[in-house]
Amino acid sequence: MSSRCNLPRVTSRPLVLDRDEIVDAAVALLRDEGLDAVSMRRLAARLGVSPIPLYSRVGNKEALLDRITERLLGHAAPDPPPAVAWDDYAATWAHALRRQLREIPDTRLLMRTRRWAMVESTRPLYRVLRAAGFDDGHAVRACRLLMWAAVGFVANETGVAGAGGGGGGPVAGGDPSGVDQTDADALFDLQVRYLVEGLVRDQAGGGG
Amino acid sequence: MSSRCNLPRVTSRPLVLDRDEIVDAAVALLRDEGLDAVSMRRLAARLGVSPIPLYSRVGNKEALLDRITERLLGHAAPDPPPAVAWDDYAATWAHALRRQLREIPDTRLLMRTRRWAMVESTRPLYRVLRAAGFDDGHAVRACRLLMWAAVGFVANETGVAGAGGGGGGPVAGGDPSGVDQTDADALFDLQVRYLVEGLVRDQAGGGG
DNA sequence: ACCTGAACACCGTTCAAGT
DNA sequence: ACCTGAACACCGTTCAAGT
Repeated sequence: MSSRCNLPRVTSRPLVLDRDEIVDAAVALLRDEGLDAVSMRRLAARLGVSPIPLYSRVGNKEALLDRITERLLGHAAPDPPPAVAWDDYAATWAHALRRQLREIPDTRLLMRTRRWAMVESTRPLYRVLRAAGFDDGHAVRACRLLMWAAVGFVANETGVAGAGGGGGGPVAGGDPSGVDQTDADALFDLQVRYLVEGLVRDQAGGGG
Repeated sequence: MSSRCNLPRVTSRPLVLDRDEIVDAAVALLRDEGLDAVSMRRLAARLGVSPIPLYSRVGNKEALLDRITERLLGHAAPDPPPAVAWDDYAATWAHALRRQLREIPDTRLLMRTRRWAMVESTRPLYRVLRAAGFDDGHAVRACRLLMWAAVGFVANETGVAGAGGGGGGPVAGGDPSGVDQTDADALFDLQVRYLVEGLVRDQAGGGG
């Protein structure tokens, strides 16, 4: 900005490693070898450095996992449409959110999705609802309802990534009718429809 | 069973430590010091033994966590009522499930709740629905809907147990309206009502 | 048979150096 | 300033002993 020199500076930065590259590598490691393989040491080795730079760039393993989740969710909010019925858009938004959440390769990462992801990806829905006449409180409520439903649904439909087995003793029961892809899709669609229909009725009934 | 000797056997068992006691101690450790403190070594130390007996009794850390979750959920299915309207019972059941899930001290444990917890605690609801005229498919669907909604909701309303901080960089946003207890209760109630109302309408509309 | 000490192969994190 | 080797205090898990 304030530099007037346009000659290429030969800064010889000590490392060609900024935070985004670290998170990139972490996501790659996650995809390649699973969440349990994502350790500070392994990530450092993969980047050809000691663990120290990771700590100075991202702070912490906890922070690293937050950045990974952030990256996987993407800032890509579903999409701001020109003029749709709010209830149609609500359903579309919920399905888009589910699609996005399913990209996360390990359910455990979903658990660090709550607050800030809410704020970020909820915005277009919030705006549509406000434009449709919802007051702030009801719009926030509707966003939470749909957001939490999607997170809960994905958390439950996705298999546990951690190795598996379960070991120990007899696990009882047997849930013979496994939920396949089609079942899950239909069930999510049903859930969203129920919620949106409820919102429609409440809005018609007075609140809004 | 087949032994005819009723004299007290002086078996001198090598250890007074069965699997339930181990899980008891693990739950206590979890409550006292949090999930991150639940390690095989620490648990063994707390029990005054080497880690080996834990491995022979519960098999694995993964298995230990499953047993802990199992214990915390309890087999206590909400309650089988004499004669209620199925929709009232469905709401009651969902609230009871939420109450039970909230007892789990760490959200991460919720993620190992899915399949078998489903089978176990869903049964009374399933029976009531069948008695009310739902066929198997619709009853299972309704159970899943409410179960998943509850899990998702609790996963989101409960704070992350892991230390916190989040470290790293600026986390953007700010979600000014924090969800307090009353908000969460009202929101869950709303969600359950929407879902149950949806089920009611679908049943009336033909399916059942 | 069932326990223990000791070990293996890892962790997250931080130190005193090095350049 | 920013990196590294080395260390600290842990892990999960399993081994060859012990009784």
